[in-house]
Amino acid sequence: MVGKEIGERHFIEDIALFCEQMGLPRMAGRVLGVLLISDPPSQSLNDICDCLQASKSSVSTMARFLVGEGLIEQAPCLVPRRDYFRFRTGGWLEFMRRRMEVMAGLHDIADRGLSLLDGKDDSLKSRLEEAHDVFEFVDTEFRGWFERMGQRSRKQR
Amino acid sequence: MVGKEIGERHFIEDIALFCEQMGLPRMAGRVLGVLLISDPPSQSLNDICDCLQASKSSVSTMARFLVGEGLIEQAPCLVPRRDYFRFRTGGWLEFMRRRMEVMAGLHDIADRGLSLLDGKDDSLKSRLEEAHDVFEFVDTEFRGWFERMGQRSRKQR
DNA sequence: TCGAACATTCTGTAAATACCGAACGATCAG
DNA sequence: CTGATCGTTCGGTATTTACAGAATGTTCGA
Repeated sequence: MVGKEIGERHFIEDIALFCEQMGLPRMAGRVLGVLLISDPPSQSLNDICDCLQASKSSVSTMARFLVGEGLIEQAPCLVPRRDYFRFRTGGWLEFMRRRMEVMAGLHDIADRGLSLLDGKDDSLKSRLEEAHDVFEFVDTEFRGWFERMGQRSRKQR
Repeated sequence: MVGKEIGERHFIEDIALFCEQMGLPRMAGRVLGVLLISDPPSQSLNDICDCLQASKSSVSTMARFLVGEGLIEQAPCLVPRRDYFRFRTGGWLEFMRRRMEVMAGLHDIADRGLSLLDGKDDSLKSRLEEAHDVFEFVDTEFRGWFERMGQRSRKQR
C-alpha cells in the first residue's frame, strides 16, 4: 500500500508537477509517482486507482501512455487477468534520450533556415549558425554521454 | 521583409512546431521563427504582425514572453516610439540551460523519495537511485558542458 | 492641446485538454 | 451458460489555452 502518508502524497504531487513541466499530463505524473515509491514495485491498476482516488479510465489511459514513453512497463502478473505495472529500469535515461532527440531536431531546421539566407551577409547567418552549433553539439555529445551513462548504471547493478 | 516566400513560411512553421513540442505557445514559435531569418535581424512588432498575419495583441504578448525566456531581446530602436526585437545572441544556449535546470530539479525530488523508503529493502530504492544518478549527472555534467559551449561560441565571434 | 501612431491590457470565443462515469468487451470460476 | 471481475473505450463536462478584436494608456509631432 502506498500513498497514505502525507510525505508520500507530497512526493507524488511533486513528480506530477515535474511531469507537467515536461509536457506530460499531470495524471501520468501521479501514476508514475506511485510506481516510484510503491512497495512492492509492481502495482495493479486498481491499486493505483485506490492510492490516487482517481478513476479507472484515467489510470488505465495514463498507464498505457507511460508505457509508450518508456517510463514504466507491464510486470509479469502474479494474479491472472490483472495488469501489473512497474517502473522500467533505465526509464529515466530513455526519457532523457527522447527529449534530446527532439531538441536535436532543431539542427536540421537550422540548416534549412541557413539555406534561406544563402547569399546574404554573414552577420545575418550567425543566429542560425548558433542554433546549428548548439544542437549539433547536443546531438553528437549526447550519444557518447548516454553510452557512458548506460554503462555506468549497468555496472552498478 | 520576410515571410513572403513558401520556404520562409515553411521554416517559420517548423520552428513553431518545435517550440510547441518544447512546451512553448505555437505563436511564440512563429515570432521566433521570423526573428531567425529576418533581414535585417531587428524587426518591429508591426513588421512581425504583417509577416505572420497575426493580431498585434498576440505578437506583443508573445514577444514579451520570448524576452522572458531569454530567446529574444529588445533592440535599440532606430525609430522612436517603436519596439524592435531581435534574436538574442546566446539565446539557444540559455534556452537549453533552463531546460536542464528544470530536469535537474528531479534530483532533489528523488532524494526526498529515497528518504520515504528509508529502512526498506535496497531493491525498492534502485528506481529512485537511478533518477538520482541520472539527474545529478545532468546537473554536474551540464555546468561544464555549458561553460565549454559558451567559450566556444564566444571564440567564434 | 489635439490627434496620430504606437504598445499593452482586457474581454470574449473557439478549440484543446484532463478527467470522470458509464457502457462495453473479454476472461475466468462456478 | 452465467455472473463476477477485470481493462478499455466512449461520451460528456469543466477547465485551460490560444488566439482575435476592442478598449486603454502613452508618447510625440503639429
